[in-house]
Amino acid sequence: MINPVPTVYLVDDALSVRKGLERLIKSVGLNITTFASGEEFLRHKQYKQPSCLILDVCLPGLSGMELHTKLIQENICLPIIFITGYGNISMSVKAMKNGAVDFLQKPFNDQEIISAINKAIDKSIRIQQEADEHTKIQSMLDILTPREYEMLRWVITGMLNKQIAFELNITERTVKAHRSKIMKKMQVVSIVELVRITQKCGITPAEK
Amino acid sequence: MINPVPTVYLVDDALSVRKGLERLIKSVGLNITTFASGEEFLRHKQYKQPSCLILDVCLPGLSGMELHTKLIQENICLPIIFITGYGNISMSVKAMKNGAVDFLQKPFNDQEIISAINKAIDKSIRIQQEADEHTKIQSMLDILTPREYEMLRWVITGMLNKQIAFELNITERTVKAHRSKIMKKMQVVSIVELVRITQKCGITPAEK
DNA sequence: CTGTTTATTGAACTAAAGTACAATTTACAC
DNA sequence: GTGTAAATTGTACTTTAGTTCAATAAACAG
Repeated sequence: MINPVPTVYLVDDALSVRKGLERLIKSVGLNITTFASGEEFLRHKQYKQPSCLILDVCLPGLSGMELHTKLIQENICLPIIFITGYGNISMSVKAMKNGAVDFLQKPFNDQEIISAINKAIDKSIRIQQEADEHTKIQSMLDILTPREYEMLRWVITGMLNKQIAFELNITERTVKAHRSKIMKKMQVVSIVELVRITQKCGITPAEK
Repeated sequence: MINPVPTVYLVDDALSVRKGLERLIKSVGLNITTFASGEEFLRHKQYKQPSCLILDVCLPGLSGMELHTKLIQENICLPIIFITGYGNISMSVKAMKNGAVDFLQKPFNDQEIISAINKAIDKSIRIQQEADEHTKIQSMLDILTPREYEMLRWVITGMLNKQIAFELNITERTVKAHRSKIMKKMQVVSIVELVRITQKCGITPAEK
């Protein structure tokens, strides 16, 4: 599907908050799924994209902050907006340090939360695009043999084939053979493209 | 000088705070320069590197937040730690969104502020290193003629010389001539290095 | 007007990269 | 053992990049 409608996940134990935000968020044309606890949200497991999470700090059981930490540990990149009735500064600072998009105190006005949601959704889209690209590159890297991967790291040093051959004590012909396979497997036609995609995946050039 | 002692700048209108932090910061071997107001700090103008700024939110005249905004506008990248006696959540969130390293409430213990300072100084060092590199690359870019700069953007597309020549309706020979000058002026010997340094300065490949 | 810089191009050349035929050896799975 | 994948190498070739001699034309400064 092209440009799916963004989804807002909301975790808050107060029914009134869930109902109020549900109405507001639907009114601006977004999907919303609500949960009464962190545990309930974690059971859900299916996160649509793009999406974001509005999270009450004070929850019975798993707290909002704990849930945030858990999502970070499990590498689930879901932009988070905290909302709270009884928050304090150190809590908000901690949340922001952990990468929260915003931290709002109840009661907040519609403008504030909508603005935060838009920012969070934008972030979600960017993260997703980057993840997609990363996945695509990784799938090509995965079909490289260990030797080819090593050779890739030599190729992106910018050294001449003969220099690489000397470093590895093999012939220039062999370097060329590997290089050719690497270019095919990585689906690029120029060394420039190869450098670009390796940069994106944090592949470092080999060192003597 | 190699590895100069980091400097902590402190802006707080309370003499007791200035004295207390001065003693603490000196005790861990760092330099400290104190100011009683934002205006006084701005008059100083000479920021040593690496350094960071501890800033009281509530100041007579220019507030801490306003000073932060001013520094951002003037592109002065000084990692900031806010301290405050009477802060609120929205203030702390705003500060963190603006890139503050930390936001501490008085009274804070020595451990907290020292930890924040260390983080800020680390950030300062990283920023400085990146800025140095950026400056060095920029000085080489500056000696490129407009045409050479344009040609550079074509070269880093990864296209063949003949293709670039066709795009610009010039001969392959001319592309080679420019390319050669570009490599000399940019002080690189391989296209790989050229791609790397242009990436660092956000130079985008040309488009048809 | 004159000198300089810049952009352009040419011819001939060297060097490097890449390709199209291969073959050999090793390791490993079934 | 046999087949397969991987790593290595060879020869000969084409293509591309880069260099070394240039020269020409336009723009611009003093």
